Amino acid sequence: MEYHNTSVFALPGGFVQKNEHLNDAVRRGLKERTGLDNIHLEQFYTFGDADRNNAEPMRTILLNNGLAPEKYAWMLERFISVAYYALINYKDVVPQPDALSDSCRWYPVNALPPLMMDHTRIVEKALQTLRDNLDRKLARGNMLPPKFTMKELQQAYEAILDTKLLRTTFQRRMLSLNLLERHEKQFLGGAHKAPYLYSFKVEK
Amino acid sequence: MEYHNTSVFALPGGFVQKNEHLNDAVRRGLKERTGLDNIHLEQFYTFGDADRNNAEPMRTILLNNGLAPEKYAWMLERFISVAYYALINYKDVVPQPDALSDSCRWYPVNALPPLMMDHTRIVEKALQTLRDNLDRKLARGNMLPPKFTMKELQQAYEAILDTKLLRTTFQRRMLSLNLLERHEKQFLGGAHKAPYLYSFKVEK
DNA sequence: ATTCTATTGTATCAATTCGTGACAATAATA
DNA sequence: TATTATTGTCACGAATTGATACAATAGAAT
Repeated sequence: MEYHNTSVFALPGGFVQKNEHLNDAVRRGLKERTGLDNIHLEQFYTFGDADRNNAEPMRTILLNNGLAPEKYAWMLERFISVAYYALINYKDVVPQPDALSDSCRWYPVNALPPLMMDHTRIVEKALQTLRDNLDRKLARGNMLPPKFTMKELQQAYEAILDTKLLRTTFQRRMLSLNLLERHEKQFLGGAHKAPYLYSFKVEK
Repeated sequence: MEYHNTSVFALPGGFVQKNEHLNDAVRRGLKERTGLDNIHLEQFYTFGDADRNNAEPMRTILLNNGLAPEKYAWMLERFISVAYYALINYKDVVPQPDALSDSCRWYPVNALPPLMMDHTRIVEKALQTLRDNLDRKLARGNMLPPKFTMKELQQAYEAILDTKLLRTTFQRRMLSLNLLERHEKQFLGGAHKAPYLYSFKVEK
């Protein structure tokens, strides 16, 4: 997200209301920004350094939006951020900017603009968390369509882990994990054998 | 911890001051309760359901401590808990109760008293987190002395995972992980071959 | 000193898993 | 009908793991 009339970029976020479930607040934010509902959100870390909030950028943002910093003093105070990620297919979503921002859009994780505060560290921590024990996490994510081919699954792994994987070994491993259900074949490729479709089994 | 004149048990915790680093607040709490310093603390989850705070037990605690609930209204409000665990040897520590509590002591994890709020769930989540990728975590913990035998290491694993492990396989696996440094033998056992002492290599 | 006993460090071997290459079975196209 | 690219699976050696065996102790008991 880029704030109005600034070149300050930030991860989308929001505040938790006084009597709101933390998880509800996160779902609310996701819904407002993306329209998405019923997405598995994974909480990965809570960032609470006292000096991570710098009042200056926030004051600039308020001023550039015609808001008096005195009236919104609470926004300049120190706050703690509980961070979540979700796995979705970015092609399914056009994120919407909020009242304070010009744009809200997708960036490749290796080509992020400079982010305010400790938001770059937040992205790093998210990636690191995601890469541990990916097997179980992809199943809960919404990155793949309900039914997908083995190749699509492998590409998801490769994108997240940023490595190439061996086709046969990958296939064998995935099948042996016993997480996948095999369905009908998918006939819409090219001049070659049609792949099976798979889905994740429902959680036990 | 058991609060004065109640039979309300809780995990030890505290509040983060307005301009205090979150991690500092946790270290402060640990220090007050145990005297321990320089302990690796692992943040594992942030609990933020709006209904997890029940004002009643808190009011009772205040009343039984001769404190007027009106004066401490903020303690009755909803709050969010960022939870941490540490791996230490409980024999090294006699925990100290705070002003509000009668006792603060160790309980076997499978024989906990009934805990207030969602504290039982917090314990479960801590255990679950700890059990994932234990290898790297034990090295950062303070559960074992600086030098320990292979048997002690295995007992630590077995205690945490709550399973029996095969001695020879365990030893081979530990050595192949390349995390241990071998030192002199420990001569103070019984009528049998003396075991080597090991320590964790310093982090790369 | 000598024998005995329990524990420890390795070796061994089978069972299992993994990396790698090969190959037959397709779908669409030419 | 031949061609082409991709897919599912097999096959085989390499590496890892489970399980058993055994020699090397350190101290205690004779």
